[in-house]
Amino acid sequence: MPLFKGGNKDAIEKIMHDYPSRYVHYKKGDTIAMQGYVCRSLYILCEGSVYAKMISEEGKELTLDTLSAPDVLASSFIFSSEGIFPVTILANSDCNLWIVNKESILRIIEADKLVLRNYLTVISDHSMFLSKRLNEFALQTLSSRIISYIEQNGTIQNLQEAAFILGVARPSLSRAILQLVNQGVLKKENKGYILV
Amino acid sequence: MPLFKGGNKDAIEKIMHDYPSRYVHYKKGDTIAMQGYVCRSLYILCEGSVYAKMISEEGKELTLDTLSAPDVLASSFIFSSEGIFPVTILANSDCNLWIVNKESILRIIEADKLVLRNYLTVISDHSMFLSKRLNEFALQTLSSRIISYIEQNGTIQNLQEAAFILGVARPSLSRAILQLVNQGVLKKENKGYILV
DNA sequence: CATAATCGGTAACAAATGTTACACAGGGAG
DNA sequence: CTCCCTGTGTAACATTTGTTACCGATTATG
Repeated sequence: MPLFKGGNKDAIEKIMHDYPSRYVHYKKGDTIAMQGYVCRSLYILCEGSVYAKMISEEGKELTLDTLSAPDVLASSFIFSSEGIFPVTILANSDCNLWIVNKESILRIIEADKLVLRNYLTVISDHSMFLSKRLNEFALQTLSSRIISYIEQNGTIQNLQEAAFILGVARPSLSRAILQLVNQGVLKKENKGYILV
Repeated sequence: MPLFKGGNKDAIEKIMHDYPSRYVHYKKGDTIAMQGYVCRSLYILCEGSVYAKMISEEGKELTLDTLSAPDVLASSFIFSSEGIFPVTILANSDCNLWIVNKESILRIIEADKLVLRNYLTVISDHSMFLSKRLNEFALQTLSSRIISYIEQNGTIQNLQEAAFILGVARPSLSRAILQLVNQGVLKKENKGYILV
């Protein structure tokens, strides 16, 4: 678990025992947290993978991110002034989460300087991730976003899923990919597309 | 200064004296930090106001945010794994900044639990801000974004500036505003537009 | 094997936004 | 006052993306 890397194991376990926390199992497709609801705990993903989805008032939706164990969810939601989930978190597979009260996390990072540094890195990387996504959506063309996507994932295998992540309609994505193939930027390989 | 609110003044001042930091003046229009460059320090805005601008590879740009003293800049950039400015920061007016080394900030938040909590709130609120902006760009129509803008600022006075913040071309903004006025959602008042 | 379900390709059209260009109004500087 | 600068309104057209619909391929399922 990167968050606790280098931390004092005994001290962390003691705090975990002294303060409320729970270990929860979710089945594939379950809703782990709902956009708009209060966030009081840190969600430590121990097994499985989840994805975060954002929905607008008009009902349009976007898959923000997919996270796999070991990772930490809601690190920046619990300490924000509002304390509200800006996304809905869904189980991508069966998974196990350790749900830890905000106060417990505070005790741990107050007590352990290494965990504090790790936590600051986790929360800051989350900000940087959002900055990059914002850059993509606000400033880049669909073609650029497709290329970024493939650079990150190596390939586009599932067009529908990618369309959700890229925030466009599937036929629009299909059309844009066709153009990139014609331009010689992408090529088809097996069931997916890769950079030439 | 919200960051140090409730903190132990003497302890903070001692650390500030013991560790490197500098107090810098910038003139209106000066570049305070450049997108893509390494970020090693926290920028505490003591006087004046600044704005953060994001530029894509194609040269398209977007004004992300305007911040006024007292506030903190780059709170989440210094602790990220990359440690790179995702935006360019420019002086919106003459301003004074206190530039504090990353290590100094770490000492302070390690030493003072209240400042630690404040810092977590600052950094988390920045994440939430980015989430909202992302929601706007990825999911909302221009009309919705215009209304959000007016709800936040009370009015649109400067169409050019607003076009940069909303990430659209000025004539597009002008046209969209005209439609909202015709729909009875907005009305002209003095030099600007407000919600009806 | 037959069938249904899912996914991808594509076409036609609609809607939104960008681009370019030009005219006009107001304010400041000479 | 006149000139220049900045910001605005707006029109015409180009480009991008959304929407809807239909077809074909593959795969799971009985």
